[in-house]
Amino acid sequence: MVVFAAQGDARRSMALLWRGPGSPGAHTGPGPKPALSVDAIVDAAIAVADADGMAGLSMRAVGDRLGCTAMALYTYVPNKSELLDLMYDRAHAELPSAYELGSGWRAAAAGWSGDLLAFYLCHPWVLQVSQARPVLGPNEYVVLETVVRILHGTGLPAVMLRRVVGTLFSFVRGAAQTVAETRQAPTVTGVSDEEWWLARSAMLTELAPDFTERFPAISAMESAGAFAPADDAMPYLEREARETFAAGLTVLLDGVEVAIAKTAS
Amino acid sequence: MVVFAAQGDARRSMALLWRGPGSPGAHTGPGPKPALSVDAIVDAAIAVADADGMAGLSMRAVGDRLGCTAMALYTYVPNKSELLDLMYDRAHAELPSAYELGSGWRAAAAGWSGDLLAFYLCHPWVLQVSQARPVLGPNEYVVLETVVRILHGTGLPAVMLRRVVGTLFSFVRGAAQTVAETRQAPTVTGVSDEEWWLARSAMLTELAPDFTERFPAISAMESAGAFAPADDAMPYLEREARETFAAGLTVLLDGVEVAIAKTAS
DNA sequence: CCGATCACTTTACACCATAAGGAGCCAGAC
DNA sequence: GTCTGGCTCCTTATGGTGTAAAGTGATCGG
Repeated sequence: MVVFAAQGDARRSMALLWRGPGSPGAHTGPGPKPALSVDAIVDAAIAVADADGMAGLSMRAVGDRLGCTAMALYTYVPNKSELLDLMYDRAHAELPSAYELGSGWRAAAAGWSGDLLAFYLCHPWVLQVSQARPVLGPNEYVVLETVVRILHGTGLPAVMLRRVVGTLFSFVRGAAQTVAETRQAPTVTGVSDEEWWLARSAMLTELAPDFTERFPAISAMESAGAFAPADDAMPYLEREARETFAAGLTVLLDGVEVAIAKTAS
Repeated sequence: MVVFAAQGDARRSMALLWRGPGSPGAHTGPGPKPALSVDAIVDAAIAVADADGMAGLSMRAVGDRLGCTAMALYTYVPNKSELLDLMYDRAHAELPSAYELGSGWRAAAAGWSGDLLAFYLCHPWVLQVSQARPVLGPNEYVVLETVVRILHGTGLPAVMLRRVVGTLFSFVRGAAQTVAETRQAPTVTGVSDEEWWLARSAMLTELAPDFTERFPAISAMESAGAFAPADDAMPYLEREARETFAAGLTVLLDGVEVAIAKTAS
């Protein structure tokens, strides 16, 4: 019975996430005392992922950081995927959960979105964890509770509120991904992204001399100054992505206001 | 000189993408005639990725599909990362590039967004290709050209137009990711996501009996009917994600209209 | 017809997750 | 106090990955 087995797995993983019975370091039985703990492993794994990214997160690397072998971890965590779930939830505990609603929902929503973006940029690996199971652990519920509370006073009907929340998440995640990958690229290739960008442009005009005819709208936008070069310390692509985030958030929240107005009428 | 080496690599990869000199099957020299081609390899790789996802995309798998070893591919493609870039660009050729603007920019933008969503759902692996380098190949430029042309008539200033485009991409990508991962999860675990959802809910009330007190806003939203159960054939999570996309797109485009109105005044 | 040059193969290496089995420790049973 | 069974942690092994290195054989220019 595959279903029962899967449900059994689901039970254990939920117990791990919510620290239900069977997971903490009770350990009354025989055998050597555990030298590790799920918490320690999750912390170490987050440290590894923060430092070396998702690509550097291997069971060996986590074990090395804790002074044990990779296999020792499997006593505490059933497999790497479960460990990822635990990391995902634990990381979300960093997010603020209280927002001042005195200045209105919009300021709070903007603040929350900005904090979420910052969080994703602080732990970019979070963006690579599957989002299929929307919410699983207690800290993820806290995040959801926080944003729902912010939007609760808008008077939006429940279904619409849920969709607005989903849209906000989609947008922030998308923007964060762009910034995060923008940041990652130069370190990988060893070329600053300004150089990279310039080199690409030069090659483009060489490889596609008919660029202006083939892509008139892009060319028009370009000559209208849409792609102004960097003028400060921040890398070009990152600044672009950040401004897109700020402008996009304004657009999105304007749209939410329209939805609220529609509801009221 | 790392920089020059990297630029050399960049040159070759751009040449591959834009089919510049040096890449096609000219082959005038000695040696056996090439049995494969870059195009054939890219096609095979896309077929593998469509069928088995990014996880199933290995050089060996692509080689098997073409009746050769994995190493044979390295004669045509420098490495897997380049192959991914080529796949990414080639796939984007499927997207429509002409939209009727007679009914206004909004209808066209909604149609384009829907087509982009459908494209991502048809090739979910595209979402896992790094987005750091925003546009590289000719087909990606066609996609950009298409959406810029749609929004060109709105009168938005160039910089704002670029940001709106970025926001649209962020949003559609985020929504597509949710739907795609939602689809993927049940096949992996072997449990339908409705069962899965129900099992989780049951366990939640068991593991967190104080749920209502800890998460009042979520509970209120829930009891207000935000999480209505599935009533048709479509899986619950997927339907939810699709409705979030539709509603979010409306909100977003409402926000764009506000931005246009601000520009006009 | 010969030898340089290419496509392609085999082999090898380092890494990955994790299954399997073994070594040592230690609370409780006697 | 000794035994024992359960526990943690280790070593080893398996089948996967990308790709470097070297070998094989076909093909063309000379």
